[in-house]
Amino acid sequence: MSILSELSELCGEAFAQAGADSSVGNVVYSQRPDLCQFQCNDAMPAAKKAGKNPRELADAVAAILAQADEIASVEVAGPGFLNIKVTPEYLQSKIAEAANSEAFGLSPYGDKKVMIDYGGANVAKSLHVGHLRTALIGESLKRTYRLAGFETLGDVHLGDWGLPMGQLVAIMELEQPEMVYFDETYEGDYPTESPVTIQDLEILYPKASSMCKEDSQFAEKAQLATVALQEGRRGYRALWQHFFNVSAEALKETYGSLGVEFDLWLGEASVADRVDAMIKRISKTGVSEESDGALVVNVVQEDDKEDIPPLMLLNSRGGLTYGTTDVATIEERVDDFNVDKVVYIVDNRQSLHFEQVFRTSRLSGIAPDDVELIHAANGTVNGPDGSPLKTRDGNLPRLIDLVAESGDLALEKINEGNLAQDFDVAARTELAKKVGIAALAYGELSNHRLTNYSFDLDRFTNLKGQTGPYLQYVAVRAKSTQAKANEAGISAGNFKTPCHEAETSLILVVLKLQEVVERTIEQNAPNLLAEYAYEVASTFNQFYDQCHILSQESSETQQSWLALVAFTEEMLKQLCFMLCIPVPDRM
RNA sequence: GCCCCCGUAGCUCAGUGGAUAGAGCAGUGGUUUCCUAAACCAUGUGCGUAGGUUCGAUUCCUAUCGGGGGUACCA
Repeated sequence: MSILSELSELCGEAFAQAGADSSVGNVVYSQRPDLCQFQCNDAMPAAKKAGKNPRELADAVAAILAQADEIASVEVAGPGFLNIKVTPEYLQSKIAEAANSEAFGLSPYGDKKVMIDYGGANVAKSLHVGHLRTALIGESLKRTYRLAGFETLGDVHLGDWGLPMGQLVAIMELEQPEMVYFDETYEGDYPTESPVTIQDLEILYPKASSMCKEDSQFAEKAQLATVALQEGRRGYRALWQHFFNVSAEALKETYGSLGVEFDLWLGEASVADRVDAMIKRISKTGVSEESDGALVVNVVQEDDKEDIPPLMLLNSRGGLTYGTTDVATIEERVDDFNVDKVVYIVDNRQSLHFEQVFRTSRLSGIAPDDVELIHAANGTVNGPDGSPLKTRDGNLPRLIDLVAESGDLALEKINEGNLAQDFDVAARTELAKKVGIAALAYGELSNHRLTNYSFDLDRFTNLKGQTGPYLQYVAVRAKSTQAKANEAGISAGNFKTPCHEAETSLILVVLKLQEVVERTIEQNAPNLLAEYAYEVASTFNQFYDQCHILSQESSETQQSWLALVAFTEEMLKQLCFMLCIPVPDRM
């Protein structure tokens, strides 16, 4: 059990004995480390409720609590704050317990299954800076849920259906009408070789898209091609499959450069075959209706402040909208994947869309009440001037270029600082790549996901301060500390009672993991994890600075400290992993 | 018009209804016979504004100002 749970239990009993409600007594980490290690603020509200004097109640609780073996001291301060310090022996037992257990002593969440939808990538388009956010936040959350004991599934959920696909088909038909894919009388197999490369698609897509805006006749063709594709015209489907394959290959490479891997490469098209049945299912429940030639679901609720528009299942041409496929995807996730929770890592601008989709899923019974649907919205990535980040030519920077740029900049700074001098050129370049990824990952994940943060590679690649490279440095330092000690014939042993202030601080910090992971999951906010990783790293550095192992006289203390170093290193590596930061062997 | 998100130190950002609101950067000063100085230590007139709820509000509610976004046949 986590230290806070144990202390809260003790404190709750003390409140009960003092005649208050036993439901109070919640103990939290101290906000005043100068005064205490833990605090309980419940005396004030409990006294209010019971009509007692808060200080008197706090005094009574303190007197009882002080009897417990775990507690070193309890002081009452201010209007009734309970300031608690625990005994070194208790800390010793808790750190030993955590070190000897699986997953740092975390209590698992049971057998819940969560799906993280964090791709947002589209067929025929390369990833840009905005995808950096969803990729890193999603990957980070997936890894965190996994550590906490959830069964996790990460789905890239490609934008591979709908009008853009029709536009691509239409432009190819316009430019190369002789292709076999456009011959409606053709009944044989289609070529296995793709007629287009990803480079072709990246040129064709914007071309088709702008043609639709300028040429209404072509736009009409694209609409019709979209419907034909969705209705299953063979040649179109075969062509589409090539679009999908070449795109997925390119996307895997880019995501891979960040260490991001998906369990599922599904997309909007994956549910195409179940949409008809789903629409019938919704119609049967009576929540859908016809409106202006379209089939819609009215999702307005009584307590709405705004006029929320209905979700459109079918547009007036009989085409699907992305609302339809998103509802069908929920049906698939609930019925086929049996998920308990779906977390969407998608831009905040989609929040109305998800409100419509979630409401439709609830109204139609597609998503039962016990399945959680969460839109973990994220803000935009801005440039240094505060407006959305753009390249000089006005486009969004490509993700693959940013990764390369970050590595180059890291290399530059490593060279400037005369660091890693014993590395040969190739090894230093390899190191710089990892430093560059760490810089990007921490630069992204240290912001709250809703923040419209300012993207500044120069700041992210800073080798000093609260950055990804700092975390790598500390993890590597913890590792080499053990190696040096081992060389000197000292190895990790049993934890003894902490004897140094910096040691006590480090133990207190590493024991926070449970609460941090819980809060990260509750809020789907990896920045909490990022902040904690820095706290662990900087507290370790203070310990490293003040508790010199090799020159320590007591060999028991040496062994205990080394055990703490080993535990901290493991945790730092895990935290880095959850923050998508690769840890080099040395640096 | 209506709805959503954001306003915190010179800059970039954290912050769980609690005490004296924190980090990093930038600036200044200090620390190395010692496990990686990519480190450590010291150094601060700041919660957009006005009300309300509360024993207690940066946090919750209302209004208002400023910035961003959304508002059925794109995704």
